[in-house]
Formats: sequence, C-alpha cells, structure tokens
Amino acid sequence: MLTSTVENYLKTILKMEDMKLRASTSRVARQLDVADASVTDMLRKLQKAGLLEYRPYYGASLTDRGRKTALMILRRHRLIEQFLHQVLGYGWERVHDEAERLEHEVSDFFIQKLDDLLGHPAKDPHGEAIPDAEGGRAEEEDICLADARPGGHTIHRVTSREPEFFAYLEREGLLPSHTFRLLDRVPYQGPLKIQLEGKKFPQYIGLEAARLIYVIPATPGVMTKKKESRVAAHRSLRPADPRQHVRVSVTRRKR
Amino acid sequence: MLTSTVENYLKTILKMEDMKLRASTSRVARQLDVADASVTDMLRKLQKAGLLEYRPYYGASLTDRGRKTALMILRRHRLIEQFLHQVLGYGWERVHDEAERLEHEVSDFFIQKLDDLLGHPAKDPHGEAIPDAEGGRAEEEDICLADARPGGHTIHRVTSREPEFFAYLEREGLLPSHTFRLLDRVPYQGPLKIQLEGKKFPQYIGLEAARLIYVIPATPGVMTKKKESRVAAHRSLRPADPRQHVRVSVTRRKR
DNA sequence: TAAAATATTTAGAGTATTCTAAATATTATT
DNA sequence: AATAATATTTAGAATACTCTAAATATTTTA
Repeated sequence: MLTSTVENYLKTILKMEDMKLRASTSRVARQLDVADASVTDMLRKLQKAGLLEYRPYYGASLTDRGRKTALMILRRHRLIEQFLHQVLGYGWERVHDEAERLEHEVSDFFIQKLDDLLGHPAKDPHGEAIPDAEGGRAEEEDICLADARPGGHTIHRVTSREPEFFAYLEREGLLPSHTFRLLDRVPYQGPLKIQLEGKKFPQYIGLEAARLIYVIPATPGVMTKKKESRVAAHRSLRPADPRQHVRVSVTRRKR
Repeated sequence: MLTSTVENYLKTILKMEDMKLRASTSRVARQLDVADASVTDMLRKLQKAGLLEYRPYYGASLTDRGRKTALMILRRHRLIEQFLHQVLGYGWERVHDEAERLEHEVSDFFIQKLDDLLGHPAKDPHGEAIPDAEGGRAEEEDICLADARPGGHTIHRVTSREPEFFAYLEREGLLPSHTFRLLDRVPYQGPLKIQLEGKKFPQYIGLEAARLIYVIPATPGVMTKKKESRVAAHRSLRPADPRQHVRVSVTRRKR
C-alpha cells in the first residue's frame, strides 16, 4: 500500500502529463508546495519502486504501472467528489478538499459500492471525466474557452479548484451545462463578450478566467448522435443550482 | 489538528476508562500493538498537550478536553459505520476496519451532513450508542450475557470486532434485536443454554462468546415506556439480514 | 562562447513515530 | 524483608518525509 504522500506525487505528475507539461522537479515542487530537494529524493524513490522513470536534471514520466496507479487515485477522487455533491449535498466548491483527504483512505470495496450507489457516473461535479475501474478515460473533446471561436457553446468543464473562482462563476451563471453565445473577442488579450442563454444582456469575461473554462462548441446543423449524447450527459451537471440537486431518500422497508 | 496516531491513543484510553480499566502503559501498548516504550513517549507528549494526565508507572487518564476529543472520534467512527451499513450496504463485519481509517480524515462538515442523511441515528450497526455532537451519550442499560439471569432477553450490543465472531453470530442467529430465553447456565464456567424466539431447538453458547454479547432483560409485566422505546429503537439493527437492509434511491428530479 | 541566471542535486539535519535492549521501579512470593 | 517476577522507563537508533544551504548542472543572455 502506498502512502498518501506518494499518491499525491503520482497524481500531480499525471496531471502534468495530461497537460503535456514536463514533470520537472521544480514544477512538481511548486504544485505540491514542498522544496525542490524533497522532490528529487521522492522521484528517485518512486523510480526505484517502478512507478516512474526519473532522469536527473530533466524530471519524471510515469511508467504504465505508475499511470494506472495514478488513474485509480483520480477515479477515487472524482467518485468521492460526485458522492459528496450528489448524496451529501456539498456545494461544488467544497468537494475538492474533502475528496483530497478521503481518496487516500477508502478501500476498493468502498469505491465499488460508491460507484454502484451513484449509478456509475461519467463525470464529477466540475465536469471532469471519472476514469473507469480499468483506468480507461473517454478523451475530452471540449476546447478551452480562451481559444473558442464566436458562436454557440455549452460549458463543459471547469479546471480551477479555487472556491473564490466558483463563487464568481455562480454569480455570472457560468456553470457546467449552461449554454451561451460567444459574440466577440476584444483584441490584445482583452475580455470575451458572451450572451448567456436566458439572460437579457451580454456580459464580459476576462481571458484569465476563460482559460479555466472548457466548452463544447455547438455544431450548427450537423450534430452527430455521439455529440448529442455527450452534451446530454452533462445536463445533470449543474452544480450549486438547488433545483438540480439530487434527492436521496434513506428509508427502511416495512417489516 | 491531531494526527490519526494521536486520535487512536485517545480512543483506546477512552475505551479503557469506559470499561473501568486502568489505562496502563502495557495495556495501551497491547491494544494498539506497539511497544511499551512507544506508549511511554506518547503519553508524556499527550500530557504536555493537555489531553490527558500521565503518572509514571501508573498510566493515563483523560482530561475533560481529551475525553471530549475522544468522544468526537467515537462519534465519527460510529456514524461512518452506520453510513457504510445503511447506505453502502456493507455487512456489519466489514464496517469497523473502513471506519477506522476514515474517522481520521472526514471533516466536521462531512459528519454533520452524514448525520442528517442518516436521520440522526442513535446506534451503530453493532448496537453501540453514537455520541451526540456535544459528546453526550445515553448510558447503556444493557447487561453482559455472561452475567444474565434465566428469562427473556433481547440482544442489544456486540462488543467484538472480529469478522469470524460475526460470522459465528450470524450462523447462530444471535444478532442485535433478536430475542431469546436463557434457560440454564451450566456450572463451572460451562456454556449457556438458550432458546431463540422462532427456533425449534435450544442451543448452547460458550461463556467466552457470552462475554462479548450484551442484552436487555425482558422485564415481565412492568415495562416502562422508556424501556419500550429503547428496545424499539433497536428493531432497526439487524445486521446482515438482507430484508433489513436499507433502500437508498439516488434519483434526479425532473426538469 | 563566456558570464549570468536559473534549475537541480547533494549534504546534513529536523519531526513524528516507531523499535530493541538495557536500566530501573513496582509488585508478588517466599 | 529479600528475592524473583513483572511493568515501566531510558537510551539510542530506524523510517518516511521534510527542510535549508551549499554545490553543481543547465539554460539564457549578451
């Protein structure tokens, strides 16, 4: 069994590989908020354990075993987030920190039961895909709002974990599954002008915020079945809208 | 925030105080499966932290603060056990080990939400009382089966945490809320002869097993309201009987 | 391409917890 | 009350992780 420290290193490196960033000593150190020297030690140790390849002065890359392990931690994390949101009624801004601790302690049996209870969800409350029990992931086909072209879009995924950012998104109505029209991009790194479905007036979002939001562009006219169902799957992902919350009833059978 | 190691020391000492046993170095060491020397160090440390009083060559006793802390851990433990049993469908023999890890990681917010979800349960799956949020506990009015007198009894609580013992109890039908008649006590530490309600033939239980089972004697004729409700509260505590399991539905509202 | 800036590693040490083995205190036995 | 048995503490060391400061390597800049 791995310590939670080790699990956090693996998760961090997986995230960097997903973002196509080199998992260098300093980047890992910054992310985990530890000293560079600590990372050097740990990477060497994890290489010895066969979880990653480590090249001095370069950084780490996960072995297949390391990646599989990291994906299982990610699965635990996101299933727990979904549970906290759907069953315990956590706001989406609170799920991350709690899951961050629990993911290292729950058993495989627990995760299996949770997965059953939740009906094998595909996404967590932020819209992130939950890896399956074999570590398989549906590849994300969304694009970053910062790179989006004018036209209709549906909010799909939010990559920040900052509660303040969630609060901002809620105030602005920028929640997963919400639909809007990108009207204009102010040049020279200026803000984006968008028109949210159901709102009277257009609004502006800064580029920094847009970088943390991923959207699925509406394909006008031709909408394949696959895309349609993908969007539909996210209908259920409106965090923090009480009407969208899940009803859980714990009832005893009569005897 | 306390480490899980510290929490386990406190929990152990609370259990000993509940059983009116001196929390001596060696007894704590045996319970936690660590060396005596480790306990000496830790007790000194916990005294410095104001969680207990430590007298060399004698042992430890909890301060009010230490007891309150230990009770909160016990509350977390038992609420989690109840959740695992009632919501995730764990058998009662599996709940202990999982709760043992999770109790150190969940937040107060989590426990509050869990308590709401479960409807503020009074007991865990073994029949043990769950302390309230202030650390208050209804004192147990059950007696040890090993000391019981002939007559009618209802099984109330099982203090073992051994999966094999649970399996034995299930085979014998000796589950919380089950009712039986103690017919006879074989002298010289011999077994107890009991007649379970609904069974054709009487059966025998060894004294060692009986020491781990607590019962509420049927008070023939005069049964106060209080006692009645206490027994009724345990009607819901038949672990491992599938018909007794809880139905949980996670359903989305229509939009 | 040499100097400056930056990134990484090495060396040595700290914390929390644990251990074993030896020393000491307490309790039980004669 | 002296001895034996048992319980407890002290001393010194191990593990997993962390740190800071110094040394070294790599990259950037001029």
